[in-house]
Amino acid sequence: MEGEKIEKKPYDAKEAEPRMYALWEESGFFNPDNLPKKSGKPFAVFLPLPNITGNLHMGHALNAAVTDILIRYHRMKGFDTVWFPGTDHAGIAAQNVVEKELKKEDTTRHKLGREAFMARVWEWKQKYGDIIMGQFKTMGASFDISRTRFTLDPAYAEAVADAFVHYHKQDLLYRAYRTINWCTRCATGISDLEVDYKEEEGVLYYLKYGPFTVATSRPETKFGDTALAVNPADERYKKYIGTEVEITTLDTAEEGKTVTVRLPVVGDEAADMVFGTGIIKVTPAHDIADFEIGERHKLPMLQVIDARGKMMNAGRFDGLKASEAREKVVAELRTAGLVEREEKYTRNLAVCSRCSTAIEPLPSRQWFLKMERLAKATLGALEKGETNIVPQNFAAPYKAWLENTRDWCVSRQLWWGHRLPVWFCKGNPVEQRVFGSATDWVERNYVVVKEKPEICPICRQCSMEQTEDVCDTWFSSALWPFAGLSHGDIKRFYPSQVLITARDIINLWVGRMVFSGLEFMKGVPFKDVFIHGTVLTKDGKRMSKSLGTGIDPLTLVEKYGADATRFGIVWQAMGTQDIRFDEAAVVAGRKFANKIYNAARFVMGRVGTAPSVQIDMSKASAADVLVLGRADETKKAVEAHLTVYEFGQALHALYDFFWHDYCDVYIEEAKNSPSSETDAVLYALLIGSLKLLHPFMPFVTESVWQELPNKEKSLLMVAEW
RNA sequence: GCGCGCAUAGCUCAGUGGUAGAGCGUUUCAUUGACAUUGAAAAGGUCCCAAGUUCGAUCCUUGGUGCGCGCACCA
Repeated sequence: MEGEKIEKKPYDAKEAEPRMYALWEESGFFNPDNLPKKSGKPFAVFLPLPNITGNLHMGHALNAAVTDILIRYHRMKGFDTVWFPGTDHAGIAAQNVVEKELKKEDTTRHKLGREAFMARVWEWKQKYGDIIMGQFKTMGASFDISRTRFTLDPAYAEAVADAFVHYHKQDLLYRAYRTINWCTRCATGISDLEVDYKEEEGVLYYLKYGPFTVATSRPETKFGDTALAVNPADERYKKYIGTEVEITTLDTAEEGKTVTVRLPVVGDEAADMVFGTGIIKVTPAHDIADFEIGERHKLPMLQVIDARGKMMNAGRFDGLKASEAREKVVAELRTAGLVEREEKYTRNLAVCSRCSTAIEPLPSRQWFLKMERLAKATLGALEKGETNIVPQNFAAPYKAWLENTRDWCVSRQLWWGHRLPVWFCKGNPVEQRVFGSATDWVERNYVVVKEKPEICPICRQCSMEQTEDVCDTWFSSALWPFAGLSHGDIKRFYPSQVLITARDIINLWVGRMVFSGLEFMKGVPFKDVFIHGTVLTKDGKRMSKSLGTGIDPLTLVEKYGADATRFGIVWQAMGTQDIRFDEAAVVAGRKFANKIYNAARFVMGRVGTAPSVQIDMSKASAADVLVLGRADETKKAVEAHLTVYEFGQALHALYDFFWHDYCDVYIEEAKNSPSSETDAVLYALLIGSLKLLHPFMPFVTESVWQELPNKEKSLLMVAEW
């Protein structure tokens, strides 16, 4: 009311935010089925499955903020909008976390047993699954909680089993005995993409191998050598190809003695003429490249390191850890005069991406998904523009991976995950020999079917036994855009419009979702892939818990409010650039929220209880025309920026307009221009600004909207854009 | 080794083939007026270096330097 003093107070985010979220949830509008009018135009986004292993970090906060902007924007534009939330059981990662807990209690999963251990992981899941979803809500995420899925839900698990059986029927999935990446700590095989490399100072030993000298960093594997390889074009060694050479090596039975063994020499392109001496000792059982040489030349595999990383088949070295064996072997080789020289060098040590333990390549029976056809289809979708990667420069590495990828090892020797739908015959099993690989191996008879067969179709009498192996987590998360969804939702919302994610899982997850979608849904799962930046510390370091450089977004919410936190992140999210996160931007966000709140209070006080938004342009002043023009430009700029995922740019445009054009200039002038025309412009622009700002700062805008004297609809969240 | 990104104010970053911008910080002024979580103003920049294209380059090209990242079976 005129003359009445407006109470002096700053915006209280802490009070308003939970209240607004409750209002939204009560409305049910996060669920597109409840929207007042349905347009038939879908807009769907799938939340990139957060792991149940921890709390929200800045990467999640950025992802949630930009996704929520798009979701709210499209909802206001009248799309049938849905954001699918959910969590990932995160097989190896979750199992590790719980194992760490057990270690504190001085026990292990083996002591607990499978059942009890699984119960513990489920307990963990209940707790952290809820926590992480709650944290997304705190950030204002307007996802449809009624559509929450978890990758181990029964319906989801069924889809995983279906996929496995399907691939097997299609002859894309096979079991093989191969040298794979094995983590001795996690006690499971892992895929190529789960291997990290870290530089390590090592020694390159030049060992005497009969007439040759061979460079190796792993002398302890020499007992597993089954050949030597040279490049077929190498003039130095060409003449040896196809012959056998005599090698003097350590006797594994008696210390101080040497024995002579014979090794064939093969010609293989893998031998680099300029590295070392140009000769490779081929150990197919303990090196993946060597395994491949072995495949090409039908070499036998001789395993000398077991699944715990200890020596085997190596006589008196048996039971030693590989690293201990190395020292011992080198010492003895020196004594025997079999070491020509030693060279320091840095090598890329393969480590488990989950626990950083050195990978031990080992021969193991695993399930593999043939990648050739699937990768080709994925490349096709990329080339035809069915999937569009933003920014484009991430398409090149994605392509390179698809063009070169090996078959995917999808089985894991874990407990936490989807058991494979593989059933072994146990009564009177007929063993079969499997040929066609480097080694012949004995395989139990099995069938691949979703449900346990009533009676074994092989021996016709046993009750079958399910494999202990589980699926790679990424095999199940690859099905995320459709697994466990209702037919109705698939029909309406597949494919989704955009996948918003970080660059580190482009191959691990995005590529695999695309080929899964192509295989099972006959179409890509999303049209655009937007790769947002990585949130770094202010001095450009990676945020990491262990380094203590992480910032908890919830601490920021606590201090400044969720709107301010969203503002702070998005303010710095320029295009797809990495963000050196500066808390000052969150402070600016809090100030901006306060500005919105106070400008609104001023305008409401000024325009009274029955404001008009009718603007008669013929009576408009120069100031009116100017500010209305700027408003229009701003709206267009926001829309243009959002269509190309330029969130920071959009927010900067809004900030400039609202603070400077609307508040500093127009409102200040309006104080000297008490006309009803000005009132109409003031009020119309307030309404308009709240709408434009809502996707970015949903809480403060909604709470102001709730105070408007003549709000047209109950919620700003579903107001017309 | 191959590839990608970045380099602009004290800090974090926008931006443009022609006088260089924001947020935060700094300095000065303004106070019972929506907001001091404010307003007005100011200081502060060899736009990494070099060459080239151009009437004109911070922007385009090439080379270099520095930082970050991805990929790779170098035994």
